[in-house]
Amino acid sequence: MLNNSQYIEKLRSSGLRPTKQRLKICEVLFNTDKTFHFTINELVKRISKVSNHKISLATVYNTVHSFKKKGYLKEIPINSDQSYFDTNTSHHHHFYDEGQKNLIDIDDADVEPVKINTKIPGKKIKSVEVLVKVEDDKS
Amino acid sequence: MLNNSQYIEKLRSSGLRPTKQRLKICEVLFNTDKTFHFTINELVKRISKVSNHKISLATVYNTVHSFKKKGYLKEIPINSDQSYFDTNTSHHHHFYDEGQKNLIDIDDADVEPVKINTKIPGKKIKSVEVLVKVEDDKS
DNA sequence: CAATAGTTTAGAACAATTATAATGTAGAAA
DNA sequence: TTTCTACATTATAATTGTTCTAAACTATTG
Repeated sequence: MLNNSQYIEKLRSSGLRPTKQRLKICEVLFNTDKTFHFTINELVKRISKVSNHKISLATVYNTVHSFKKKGYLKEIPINSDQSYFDTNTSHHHHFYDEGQKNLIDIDDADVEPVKINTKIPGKKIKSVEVLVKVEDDKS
Repeated sequence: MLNNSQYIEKLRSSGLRPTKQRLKICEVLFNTDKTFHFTINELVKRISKVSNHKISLATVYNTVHSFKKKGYLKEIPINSDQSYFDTNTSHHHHFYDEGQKNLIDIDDADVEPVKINTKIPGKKIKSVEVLVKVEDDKS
């Protein structure tokens, strides 16, 4: 929930020029109380809902990727045909309902820390992500 | 490690007609000591290495999907542009090296059971998958 | 300002996957 | 067996998500 000049500062401080397009995308992504998940397509729709000037699809892709690289977004690995992103960059996990293609946060406190008792020589762990697939409970 | 007539039986018993193509794919996927991971592209290459008759790409997709539906294969959710499949259908998790696009099994015994202390009303858990991303250890 | 390096853009290109519609085939019935 | 039919396979077209390209634009620096 920052204002425009704060986004300008945020972008500049991470080495990204604060362009109109990036600021608009910041607004759409971060000017809200709750974090949320989105696909590129959904983001494009949200943008066009808030603004008359449409942002080129390529720019949306570019921006999402640079925001991800800067750590403003996380990508969630879901077995699917499209990429899912999360504005919640804190450590947490997900439920995924394949039927409804619906993604829900699992508060980190609700998952016991995942302990991995093995390692790969020369590699270090970068992230541990738990995906809990759910389905209708017909019992 | 079954022989041809055992694959015929296996397919038939799950309601799939044992066609030449499906049997060839069974051979490539299951006639080995070790389980392994593959993409459709890699599977196509393996097939052409073992056989002169090439199987249409569409058939490979169809077959992999029906094998997955029957539980002979698992799909591994990796944030990527292509689908990864696993001939190891037992419960286990994965390391993924994004740099090398390399996928490695984590023996189930090497992961403490993941405990989820929350649930979604009306839904039940279908699977819990842990993806451990790794990177070069430059320390 | 002027220079320039980074950005945006429309559209082409691409890669993975799915759809289509014609042809082929396994299994059952006659 | 031969015939029938539903299921499978096939080549190819179509679709979808994403990346590339190269020209136009713009934020920043000097």
